[in-house]
Amino acid sequence: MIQMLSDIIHIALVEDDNEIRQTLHLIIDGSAGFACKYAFPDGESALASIPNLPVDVVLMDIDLPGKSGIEVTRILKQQCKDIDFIMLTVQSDDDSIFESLCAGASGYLLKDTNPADLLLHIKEVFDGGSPMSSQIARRIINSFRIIENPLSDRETEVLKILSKGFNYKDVANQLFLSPHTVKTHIKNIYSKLHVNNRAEAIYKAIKQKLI
Amino acid sequence: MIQMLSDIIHIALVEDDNEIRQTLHLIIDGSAGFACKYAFPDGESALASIPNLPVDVVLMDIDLPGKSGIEVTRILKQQCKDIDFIMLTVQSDDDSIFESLCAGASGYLLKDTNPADLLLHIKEVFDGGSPMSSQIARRIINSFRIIENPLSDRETEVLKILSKGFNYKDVANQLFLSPHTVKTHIKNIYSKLHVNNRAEAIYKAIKQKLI
DNA sequence: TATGATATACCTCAAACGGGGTATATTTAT
DNA sequence: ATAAATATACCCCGTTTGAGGTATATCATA
Repeated sequence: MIQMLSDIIHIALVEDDNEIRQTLHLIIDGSAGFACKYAFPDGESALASIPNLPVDVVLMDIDLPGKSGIEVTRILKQQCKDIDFIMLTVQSDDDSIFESLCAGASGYLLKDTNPADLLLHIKEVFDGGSPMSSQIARRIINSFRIIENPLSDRETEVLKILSKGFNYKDVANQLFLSPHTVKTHIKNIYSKLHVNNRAEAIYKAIKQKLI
Repeated sequence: MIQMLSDIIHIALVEDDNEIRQTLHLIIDGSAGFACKYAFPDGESALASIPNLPVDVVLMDIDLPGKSGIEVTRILKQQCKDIDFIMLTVQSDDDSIFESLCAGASGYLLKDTNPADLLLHIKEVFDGGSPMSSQIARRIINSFRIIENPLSDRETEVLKILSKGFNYKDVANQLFLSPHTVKTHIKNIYSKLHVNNRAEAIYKAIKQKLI
């Protein structure tokens, strides 16, 4: 026996800009097949409420006061695996995109998306798709293409030594390099792994069996 | 065809104190069954020479000028897997012992060990044993006994968050703690894992499946 | 009822780190 | 042959970290 699914998609908004939030609220809730009964101006209130709400899709701004939309998405997605998240933002830098997807976002749209397309994209996500503008898609492909070890041999070598607790200078001594060179390698490692510190780099590298 | 093994144990010393070094040198080299032809006052000279010498056992002081005896042992052991290392020191703190063993030492003796016993212990190491005074042995047992997770729940929680790349303040915010408290937890984590930085803590914790 | 482990919180200070650059030579690939 | 990736090296600067302390409250357990 298959459970009857509602033909209305229930949406929640998380957006700190009052005007944008209210506009989206009205547009979505006024459209046939869509219901938008919940809108939050910040991550904290969203975190407190959304787990208890009958919501299918969340539109999440990244630039929120307090916790970022990415963080909020990460936390909510852990609790609410059935909710789909669409990031709705002006930022389109690689790291924001990558982090959003890692946090559990299913779609990533720029705020200049027009309302008709936005509704279309919400439907796409609800149906299991992952809508994103073409320039975003391109960046994502570029990010994910490198699922294999993106690190060069030298970088891998450096990271292995770092993971044993050695610092810049130790690595430089062990590899007979200038500390400056080691620093450059480390910066490149962080960039390639989409992290910005040693702890996360090592964590990711081990999890992905790079070291 | 089994190769004939020399019945003389070849020993090298690394010890910065001239008196102790010369005394040991004479005692060991003057004993039947033992040859001590090499003695180094510092780690650097030992590192340069020992890999090219026919040595069975190295007696290593921990308190050396420049590289510590532990460091020297770590480097040498990587190159010379067949050489046995005995740490000979006045230090008997947990960390020195633990680190020495991790670095590849096979024995750990206090400097007040009398010459006859010392020779006995060298023979023990050569025969595959691991000599150490009883108080040292006790500490080692205490160190190794805790192969299970030595971290408290709270500490594990902190370390998990750290491994995701968050810093003190982030952890404090996520756990609703003071940053000072988080710092204390981190210091305790390092102490328990016998490391002194985040990178190695995360590496060890993952390898030991603590996080 | 102590004693140890845990969790909490604060202080200082030097060393290490991360991000922002620039630059050149070499190797790889197209 | 020329563009891209890699490896090397240097600069500045603000933030974070690690190490050294001290201190209190709680909880378990011996």
